[in-house]
Amino acid sequence: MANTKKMDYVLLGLLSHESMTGYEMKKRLDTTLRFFWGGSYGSIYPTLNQLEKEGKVTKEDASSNGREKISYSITEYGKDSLKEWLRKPVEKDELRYETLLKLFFGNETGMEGAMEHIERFEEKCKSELLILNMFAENLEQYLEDNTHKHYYLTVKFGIKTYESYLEWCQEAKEQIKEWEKYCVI
Amino acid sequence: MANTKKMDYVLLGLLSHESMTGYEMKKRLDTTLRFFWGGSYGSIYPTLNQLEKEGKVTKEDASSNGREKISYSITEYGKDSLKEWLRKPVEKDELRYETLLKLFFGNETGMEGAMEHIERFEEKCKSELLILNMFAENLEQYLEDNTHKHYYLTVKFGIKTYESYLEWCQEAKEQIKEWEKYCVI
DNA sequence: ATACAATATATCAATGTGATACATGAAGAA
DNA sequence: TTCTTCATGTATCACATTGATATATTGTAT
Repeated sequence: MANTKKMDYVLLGLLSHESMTGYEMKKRLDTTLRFFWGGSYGSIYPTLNQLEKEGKVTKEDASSNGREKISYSITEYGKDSLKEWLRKPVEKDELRYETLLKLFFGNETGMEGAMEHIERFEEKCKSELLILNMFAENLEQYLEDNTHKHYYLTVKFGIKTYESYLEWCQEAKEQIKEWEKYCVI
Repeated sequence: MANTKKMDYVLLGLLSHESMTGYEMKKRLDTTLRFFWGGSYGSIYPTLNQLEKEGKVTKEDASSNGREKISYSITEYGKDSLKEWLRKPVEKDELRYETLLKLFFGNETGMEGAMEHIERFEEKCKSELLILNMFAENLEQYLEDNTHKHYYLTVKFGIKTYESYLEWCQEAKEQIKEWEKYCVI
């Protein structure tokens, strides 16, 4: 497959909303997008340089005082490239949950180990859900803006899934207690 | 962080259930584990060689006729290493959904684009759910086996989440229709 | 004053992916 | 019989990405 590199489109997507620095892009990935996508400096900065060479973004020196700062903007060609990708069908949706991996192999450490992992997972879900609900409430005030509509739909996705994770945690914990009643190891 | 390499433990985990070839491990990743973890030949074979050097697995030539075949088994040291990892808290649970990425940046292609991606996602979820429900039904017959209990919990996780994805698809589609009623672009 | 956090760019080893190459056996079709 | 196709099986490589780290300046709180 030609050009399966996703970071290109992540950065072009961010720049299609507004011009910003690499550092700001990283922050977006760590806050707004973090529920469904990640990214590290090690791929952001090299990708930005490559996108500039390809003419998809332009650099502008935005240093103030002594602080080095490069503001990136998307070009028309960059927008075309982004739109082309957006219209293509999704190649891969991937879940990588170490919690489930440890649960699956947990036979080695018994059900108490499984229980601990589920409980830690539960706590994490609760705190993520709090954040997502705040995001949703906030966004509901600005839904006239089309960008916010798309954002809102992804936040709703996050809320739905974290709620179902919590349900699963309850059921899994009950199931384990049930098993332990009848089978003392 | 020392040794954050996950593939080590994935392979040790598989071998803790039973001895098998690298090819079979890949199949497990593509069937049983595929809802929450992946892996490619490019990391399986080199990792197996490394694990052998470390004394965590042993190779055994299992060629039949002219067919080359290497059967791997876990050693006691390998089991200890696996158990140690299993007891450690989870480092990262990660979702990487291209669908949500395209939805988030979908402002560039309008709501019809978003709608298409959601519908494709919906179809995929339905077919995954069918498979998972079959897995669950099958597993319910063998729940006395402890390994199957752990497997069952992960399948239940998959069912819960895919069901919630389908609910979200419905709600998102309705939301988009609602928006389109009042705002003709 | 001084420490600490935030802003900002950049690189690198290690890890993992996706594609591909290669070879054999088994099953079925022509 | 021969041919094709599929499943089994091992292995490697270019490329994408992560996580850690280096470097330097500004802003904030003690």
